[in-house]
Amino acid sequence: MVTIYDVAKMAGVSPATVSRVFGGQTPVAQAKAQAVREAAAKLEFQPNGNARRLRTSSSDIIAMIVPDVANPYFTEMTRAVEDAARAVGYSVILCNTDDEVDREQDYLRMATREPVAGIIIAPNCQSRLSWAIERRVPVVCVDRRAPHDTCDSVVFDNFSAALGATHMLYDAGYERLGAIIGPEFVETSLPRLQGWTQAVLERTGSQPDPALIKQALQTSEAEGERLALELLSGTEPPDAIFVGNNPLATGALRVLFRKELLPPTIGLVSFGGPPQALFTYPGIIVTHLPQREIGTMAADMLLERINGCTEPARSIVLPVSMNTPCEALVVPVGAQVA
Amino acid sequence: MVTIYDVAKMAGVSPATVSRVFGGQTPVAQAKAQAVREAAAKLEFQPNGNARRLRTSSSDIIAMIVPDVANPYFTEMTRAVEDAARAVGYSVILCNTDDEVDREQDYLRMATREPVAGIIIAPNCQSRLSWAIERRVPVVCVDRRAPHDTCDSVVFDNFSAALGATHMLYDAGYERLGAIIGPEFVETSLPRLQGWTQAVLERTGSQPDPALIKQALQTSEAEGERLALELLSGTEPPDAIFVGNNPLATGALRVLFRKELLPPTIGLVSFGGPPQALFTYPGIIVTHLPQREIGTMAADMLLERINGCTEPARSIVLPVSMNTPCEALVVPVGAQVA
DNA sequence: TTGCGACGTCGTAAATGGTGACCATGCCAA
DNA sequence: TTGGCATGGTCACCATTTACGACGTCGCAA
Repeated sequence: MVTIYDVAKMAGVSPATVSRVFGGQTPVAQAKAQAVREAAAKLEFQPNGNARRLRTSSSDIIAMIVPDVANPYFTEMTRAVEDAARAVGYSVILCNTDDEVDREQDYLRMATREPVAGIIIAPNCQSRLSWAIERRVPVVCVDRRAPHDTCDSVVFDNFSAALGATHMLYDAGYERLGAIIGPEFVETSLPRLQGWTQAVLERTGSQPDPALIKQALQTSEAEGERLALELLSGTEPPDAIFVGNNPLATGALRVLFRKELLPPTIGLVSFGGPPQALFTYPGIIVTHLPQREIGTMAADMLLERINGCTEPARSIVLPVSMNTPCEALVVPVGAQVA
Repeated sequence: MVTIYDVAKMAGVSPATVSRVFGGQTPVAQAKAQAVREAAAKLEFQPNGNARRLRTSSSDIIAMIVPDVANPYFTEMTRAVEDAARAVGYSVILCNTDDEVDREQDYLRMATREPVAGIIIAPNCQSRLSWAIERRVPVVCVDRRAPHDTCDSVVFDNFSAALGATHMLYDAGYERLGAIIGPEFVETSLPRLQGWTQAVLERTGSQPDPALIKQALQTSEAEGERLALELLSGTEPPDAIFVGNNPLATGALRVLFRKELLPPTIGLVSFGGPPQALFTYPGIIVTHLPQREIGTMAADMLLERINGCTEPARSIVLPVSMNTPCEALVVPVGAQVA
């Protein structure tokens, strides 16, 4: 391994000068700086990140803690964070929790041990972010707010988005709407349910039938299947379903498919959708959520904190654009199940 | 920051003993170990990763360098790598290159500077992996082989998969097949074209019309649109198109959509597909590629290298399962464009 | 001309937190 | 007594940053 000592020797200066040339704080005479740079280039010197970080007790790594990168919603957000981080020389460590609190805790511990410069996390309601916060590691929450608003967060207006999407189902002609919503421990589940409820209220004039509301115990395709089956096997099944997130919607679609009840036979809202969705259609409504914007904004806010911003916790609520609110995968009745 | 010295003082032992309790190599007497653990717990001590890594010049970070995590093919692969890494206490740094060699070089430099324990990379043909290899950082290539087979790689059989998928288009009744293939600098483009060519040869008895083959200059949806337009505006346009990768296929679909030539009017193979694809249908064929398996296997191989394996470079070619070779998004003609 | 302070530059050495080779101690069995 | 082993302390080391001080030069005033 080639160190600053090797470079210093070749350039005929002290190691401190080499450090100064690369650190760039204190001034170095032109000639010496040039000699150092030439020597470094010749030796293909790369400063050792561990030594540098140990000495300065700083870091240029951001931990991105999400339930699952394979969920396109979080994939895009992660990509946006990485773009913003790279632009200022930071790297991103990827952490998948599957919404398990223990995994999340492990990652938070890792983040302080590593240590990282900051954390972007989609927490759930049982998260204990205090571990990181007490250790003065900046934290920004995305998609969901921090349990007690103890740190910055970037979310969008779930209530309004759910309200709007549900109205679209009514606009498409459906009348008896069911809802499959995310688990209790995910903060966004409630406002989405409330948005749906409000729309039902506005359109039917009465409270929704409780039999038409199913809350998931976890976020998975299997759970989506289970709840869709429950909904459809009721005595008065719905003619359209609002599904509170991506994986649940995929599971629900699978059930509709098997039962040959595909949209537009039964309407479906998938709240948050894969970027591969290309087409509008009244049958499946895939809402367009501001994942990228959340990621970019969260990264910017985190970098501000890393650079010493000490404002009290900020909470950003992004609007959901309703002019292109939906895109849809369109599936004809009767196609074969894979 | 609480250090081993603090713990040592509280536990009444030397710092070395604290280190040993956590390192776990040399034995420590029960009583002392207990005291150390209690002190550490009370102080909420976390060993400083930078100091540890500096001293041992080891690392527990893997760099995952892919063109774009937002491409579902690489998303799933990345998730698989993270799962395998986490299982043995490693973390994954995420790097998106957009297939730009400069970005890739930056990341490779970062990987040696950081330094990371190993690299998993989807290289392109201009990649200079030697930078890492010369510095003895283990590298495993995924999806594509290393330019000169200088390191381990995990790929799948692109020729056979393309051959099989193309046959499926003929089986579905299409007769004049076009091809949109990935850029020259991506190693998989050629075997996929060859598989397609071979299938055309087998089914028509003659070489394909060169006018029906379009090679992309980059991997993007816009490029897919451009080439699909070119193909369809020829004098004898194809009645089905084989598209060599995900983003190109999405672009091509968009064009078919605008022209109201959606499958099954015109057939389409999307080579590698979003996991959200649920349904089979002869119109759009989305091949099922072993992304997860590639990720898992690459992580395992990399960990072997990190643990000192010195076998010559190995190249794994995974089979593509042809019993469930295809899944499809199904899109009826005439739906609205988003 | 000389003296002196300011300034720009650069080297020395002391951290930074943890590891591990080496060594000292004490105990037990041969 | 001696040899071996389990245990645990000391200290050098990892690569870098940075406080501190030294050195040379220059300008300005005495």
